[in-house]
Amino acid sequence: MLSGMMATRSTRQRDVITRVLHDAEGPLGVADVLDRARTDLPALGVATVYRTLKLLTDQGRIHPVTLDGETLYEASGKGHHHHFACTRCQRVFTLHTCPVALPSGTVYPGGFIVEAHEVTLYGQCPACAQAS
Amino acid sequence: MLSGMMATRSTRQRDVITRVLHDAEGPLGVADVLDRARTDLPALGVATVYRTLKLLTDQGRIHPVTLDGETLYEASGKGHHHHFACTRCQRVFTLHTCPVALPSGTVYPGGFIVEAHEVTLYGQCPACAQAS
DNA sequence: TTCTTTGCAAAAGGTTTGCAGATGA
DNA sequence: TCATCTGCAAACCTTTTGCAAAGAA
Repeated sequence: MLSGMMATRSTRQRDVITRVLHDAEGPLGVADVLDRARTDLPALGVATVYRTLKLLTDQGRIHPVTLDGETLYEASGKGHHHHFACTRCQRVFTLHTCPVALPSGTVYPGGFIVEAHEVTLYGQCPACAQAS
Repeated sequence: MLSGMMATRSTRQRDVITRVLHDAEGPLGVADVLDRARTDLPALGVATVYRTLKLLTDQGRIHPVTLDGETLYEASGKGHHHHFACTRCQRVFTLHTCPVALPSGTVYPGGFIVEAHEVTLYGQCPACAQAS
């Protein structure tokens, strides 16, 4: 056998991890994924979480988001969006409107050719704003 | 002696590291800082770089920027700005124009009160664009 | 059955800490 | 002088990898 082709099997671990990310209200870190997935799979190992996160990322089904130095993962296919990090409760929310108009190909001052952009807003989420 | 007060000395290591960050064209990672500083201080140790970076951060003289999962540091006091990460050469540049109009206090759709924002653009830097 | 995936434990990679000697004030 | 700072090495923590057993097809 010469080919590098290999099958990708469906397993309980992968299904659970995928569901955990889809059900999340925002991006999750490795520890969050592990905790939530262990509700269904108590024996789940960290290595499997890392391997699955990498697999799903390579397949484009999820993607990493770096926030405050931590790498979080969220399900893909939710369209173009950004994040709002609450400075009070620390939760991360998904925003569905975009505050910048920078289509791919835009030439930014200085001669930088923009292919993509990321925006993160910081402040008080609705709940914290009301509580204060 | 009861107080937690303690002196902070000026040392060659701190001076060099501070200068390296001020002279940089954009935020630098720990390895970058170490490499550049070793031009002047060949025996500089990693631990000193980490300790100094932490010290300068606590003093507000520099601040961390997280980009693609890596923590970079840049001198403070350069005013409001954002970053451009080149997808070809991986270098990070500082942008002096801001693509969003979100003054502190702005209420974003959904009821989010914006206090600050971060924008990172990805694409080809001038040098890489010309080379391609 | 056969080849992939998992869990465990060891290995790696990066950051922090303890300590004795060097150094700034 | 003497408390702070530095370099080294050990300790830590997080992520990756090797391997034998478990599991999907």
